[in-house]
Amino acid sequence: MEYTYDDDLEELCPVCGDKVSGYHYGLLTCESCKGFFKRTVQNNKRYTCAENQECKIDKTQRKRCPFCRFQKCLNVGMRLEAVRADRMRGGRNKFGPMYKRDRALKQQKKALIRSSGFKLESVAPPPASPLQSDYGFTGTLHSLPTISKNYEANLYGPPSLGMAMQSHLPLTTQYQYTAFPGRAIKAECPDYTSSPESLTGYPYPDMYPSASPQPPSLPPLVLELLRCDPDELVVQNKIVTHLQQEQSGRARLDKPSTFSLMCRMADQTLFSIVEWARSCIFFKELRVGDQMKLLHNCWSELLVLDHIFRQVQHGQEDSILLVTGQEVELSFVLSQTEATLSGLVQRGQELAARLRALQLDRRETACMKFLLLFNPNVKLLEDQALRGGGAGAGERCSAGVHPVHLPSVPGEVQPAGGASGRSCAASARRRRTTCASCT
DNA sequence: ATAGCCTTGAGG
DNA sequence: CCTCAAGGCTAT
Repeated sequence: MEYTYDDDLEELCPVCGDKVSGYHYGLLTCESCKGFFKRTVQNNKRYTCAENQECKIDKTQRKRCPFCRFQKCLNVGMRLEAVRADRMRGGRNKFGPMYKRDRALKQQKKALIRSSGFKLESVAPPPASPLQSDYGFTGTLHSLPTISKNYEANLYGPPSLGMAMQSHLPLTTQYQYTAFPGRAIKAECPDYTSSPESLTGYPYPDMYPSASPQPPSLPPLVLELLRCDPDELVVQNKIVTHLQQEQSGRARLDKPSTFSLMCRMADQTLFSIVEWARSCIFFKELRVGDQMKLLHNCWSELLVLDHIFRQVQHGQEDSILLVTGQEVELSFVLSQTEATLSGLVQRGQELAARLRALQLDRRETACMKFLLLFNPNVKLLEDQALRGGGAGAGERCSAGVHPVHLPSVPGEVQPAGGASGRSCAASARRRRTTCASCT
């Protein structure tokens, strides 16, 4: 078992697991992957994979398949636009503030863990060094046997199972997403929501035909949905913090059962879902009564989707990633639960595996959440104007480029170039909402 | 081609 | 000034 108590530079490269040498092209990576990414982009290299385009990339094998290595670079969030087209040296780029925020966030997390993480355990003081930390105690009856390498994943007890030293893509890359709301969702969709100039004027429009075809532009509504979608790490932080505070408010020996812990996690996840809904386009314009009705109808489905999508991102079929960042072995979960729940958990894993095979991504999940929220089967909504009729759908803002869609009418999906020329201000007044792109 | 080390230079 | 992420250089 290996623990990295992340002092910034002790972190591992999300691409190959080598030692990180600093921020490069959007995130902390090692020197070699930095160089590799630079060479690839600068020299417009095209690679092919001799296998199945799913080669494992680690420190020892990273040279074997440049195709998969570059794919992974893009997947973890390395930014093409950080490679300078003019090759100017030195100075700073637009990512500077983002790196700073990320450092601050990491620092904050560390402080948080130091200040409260260890209070949960009466036995272990903060370790002097990673390898000296004592995780040998086993007195925590209710600890989850997590297998995450993340420090904060051990809030409620020591990990007791071996861990796979695979790169932990969702966790190690999420942090940058706050700064890049339109992060690399799929390799072929590097940045949908950043400023248009980051897409245009950049000399790599048709670089990677097999791996990264130029994407069609996303409808404004989808962009808006992505914008509303909370950053996973922020949610994770919030929930972890809450659970820690809750726990530190209890008697030292009063440890919650695993089941009760999971329930509290679900509670907090639900809070974050409600928070998301309340900030969601259209939804936030609704009367509270209608909001309640819609949420009442879909909260459990949203919880399930949240869980499933996390597993899709997690990418491990034999373990489950919790909202807190903890990774729990599937076998443990199944051994601890009775048949019905075990069955549900397994069904969830199967579904996640299928969606993974379909390469379900964040955009699609954001759309699904939205569709679940605005279930047209919810009856007796008060606000019929926002409930929508077919006629006004697809109106455009005055710029003529932002179709405004309402989600609640089945079969209403409009092509991006709708015919109506009504201004978004007018439609906004009528609907008591605004054009997503104009806001 | 790779990867470790070097140089550069805007911004703090 | 210093920092540190860019690009450059070069032995392997």
